[in-house]
This record gives sequence, structure tokens and C-alpha cells, in this order.
Amino acid sequence: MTPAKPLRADAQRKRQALLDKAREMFDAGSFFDLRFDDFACLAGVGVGTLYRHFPTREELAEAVFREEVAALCDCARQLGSTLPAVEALASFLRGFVDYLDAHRGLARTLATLMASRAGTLAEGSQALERAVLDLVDAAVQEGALRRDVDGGAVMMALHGIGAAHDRPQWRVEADGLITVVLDGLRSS
Amino acid sequence: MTPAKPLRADAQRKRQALLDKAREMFDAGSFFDLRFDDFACLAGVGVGTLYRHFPTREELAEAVFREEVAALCDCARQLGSTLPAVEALASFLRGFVDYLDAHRGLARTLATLMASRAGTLAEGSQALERAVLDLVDAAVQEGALRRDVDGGAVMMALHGIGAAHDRPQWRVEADGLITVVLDGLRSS
DNA sequence: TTGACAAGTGGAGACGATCTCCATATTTTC
DNA sequence: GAAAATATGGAGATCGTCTCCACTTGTCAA
Repeated sequence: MTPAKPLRADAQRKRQALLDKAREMFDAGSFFDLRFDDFACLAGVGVGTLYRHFPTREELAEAVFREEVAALCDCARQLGSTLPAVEALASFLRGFVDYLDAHRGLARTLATLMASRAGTLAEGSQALERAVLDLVDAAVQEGALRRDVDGGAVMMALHGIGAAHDRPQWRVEADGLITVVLDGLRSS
Repeated sequence: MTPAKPLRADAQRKRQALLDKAREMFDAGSFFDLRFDDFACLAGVGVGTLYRHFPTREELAEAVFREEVAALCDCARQLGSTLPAVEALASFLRGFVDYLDAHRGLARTLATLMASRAGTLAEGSQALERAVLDLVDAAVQEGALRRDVDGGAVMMALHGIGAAHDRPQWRVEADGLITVVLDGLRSS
């Protein structure tokens, strides 16, 4: 994965500047609205440099996306090793909603990203997927959840919550969906 | 809404040609991959004509989208007046999955459309939303479903099913989510 | 230090898609 | 059937994306 490519000192810095600015736009939800050239300028970098580090907008997006996902995964693992399985799952799902609620722009960006490049993102999001699946599986093992439905359904619900980010009643409906899904998973 | 604008006879025809070709691309899932100029050509129309009828790609998309939605609404109403409320809801949701499954390209197009122009589509999708909400409300009135969660949560689940269109296990997971949501709605 | 080579930079301009504009063609009206 | 109103199409302006390379900066051996 990282065979042997010691990046030169200044290159390292530019790359980070790009990444930082990208994350900023990500959170602001303006990532896809910005001209790519302007973006380079904003990060204090020439267009050429931008394109060398990140050949496409999607590649840049994915780099940021990975970091975002890593944080969520840590959270999931932490919960998994602290609470009983069902509670861990519930906490994680509630936390996910809280997180998106506190970062509306990010929700918007993610929705766009998913729609246009769902395939490309598969690798990056696999870690998150595994974390969620593990939580669900653990709860199933404990006998607390039905066996006939797997974590994929939960992933889909999360997709929906992200995708529907601009519904007026988003928060209420998202909470409702989580409640319904959790109860649905518990029913025989 | 339609104050007074009797379109000239030939204009009517061109407009329809555009709409027909657009629907074709919609179903094929290539709507957003096609150059807009080429699209005009494909429909046997000049670029200028295309732009006069539909100033933006999104406006054209919405016109097609409306038709698509109308069909789904009819289906929902029909079920609502034929079956007991809960069964009507279940049938509709299952039917929705069947429909997307049979029109994968359309699912892809819709997901893209929703992500980029969710706001713009609100008006067009309101009819569908009302239909779903009516089904849910009717079931709640009958006392068959819990009162503390409204149809918005169901809409979100549908969003998720559409948005996650390219998951390998899509069909299974979508069915699972519907099952979970229905059971969750039934639990006290 | 310093010279020489590798690694990285930035932005001018090529490219390609979107969209405008208007001379021309078609329909409608009287 | 001719004048007025309406619609057409496509050449070319516009604007964002991306490439290319003359130049700058960092690295390292002597």
C-alpha cells in the first residue's frame, strides 16, 4: 500500500495544506460548489500541484472521507468494548445522528459523494461498514436481535439518513427511523 | 401555474421528443453521463431548442421525475382503497423495492438527482410523500401502528434504499430494511 | 560551503462541455 | 397570401478542467 515513497519535506506541507482546506470545505458543505482551480488558490497552492497530489476531485474527497470514517470507527469500537451489545449499537446509531446534526454541511457533502462515486468510496467506507456489522453481529450473538436480518439493512437506513439531509424535519425523522429500526430488529 | 401559454403546435412536438428521449436515458441510468449537446442531437433537436424548453439539466430531469412519481402515487392510492391499511402500506413498500429492482438505472438516476438537487425536487416529490404519509396515517388511525413515529421515518428508509442502489446485496438488504421498519412500526 | 541532480512547483494555455444569440424557418392570424 | 408572432438550430462565446514544462526548491555527496 505504501511501498516506498518518502515525500519531500515541502511537498508534505503542501499536501497537508490541501487536505486541511479540503476538510474545511467538506464541513462547510461547499466542497462540490467550488471551482477546483479556486480551491488550489485558496489552499495557497498552484493548480498543477493540486492536480499532482490529487488527480481528481473525488480522490481528494476520498482522502478526507477516510479521516472522517476513521473517527467514527474508533467510536464504534470504543462503544463495542464498553457497553452490552444492543446498547452499544443503539448508542452508536444515536451518536451518528448527533454527529450529522452537528455537521450539516458534512452530511450534504457525503450525500453528493455517495451518489456520484459510491463505487469509488467502497474501499474507504468498508471500515465503517465492518464496524457497524460487528456491532450488529455481536448483538445477534447475544440473542438480543433477530437472526433473519443482517447489518446491511442498518447500513441502508444510515444511507437514508444521510441522503435525506435536507428534509425540514430531518432530526425528528432520523430519530424516528433509528427507533423503528432498533425496535424492528428486536422483534422476533 | 399554467396561466396562459398555448404552445405552438410544432413546439409541442419538439418538447415531447425531448421528454421522451430524456425518459429513455433516465431509465437507462445514463441521464447524467451524457453530454447535454449530444442529448439534444439524439432527440433530433437543436441545442438552442433544448435550452429554451429546459434551461437546465435539472429542469428536464424534474419534468421526467414528475411523471415517474405520478405512477407511484396512483399505485399507492389504489392499494389504499383496496386493502386494510397496514397491508396496503406493506404492499406499497414491497412494490417500491420491486420497482427499483426492475429499473436499476432509474434508481441510479434518482439517487444522483436527489443528492444534487434535493431542494429543487421537493415540489415534485411532495405528491409521493403525501401518498406515503396517507398510507401510514391510515394505519395509525386503525390502531395498527405506533403513534410516536410518523411517516417521515418511512420516507427516510425509502431514501436509503434508493441511495444505496449499488450495494452488492441490495435486494436482500432492501427487503430486510422494509421488514425491520414494518415490524418496528408495529411494536408498541 | 557548494555544486549538481532530483523532486516539486505554478500558471499559461489547450481542451471540452455548456450555454447564448440571432439569421432563418415555420406557424398563426387577419 | 402576406404580415406578425413564434420557434428553430448551430456557430461561436464562455468558463471550468486539466496538461505541460520552464523554473524553483530541497537533498546529498564531496
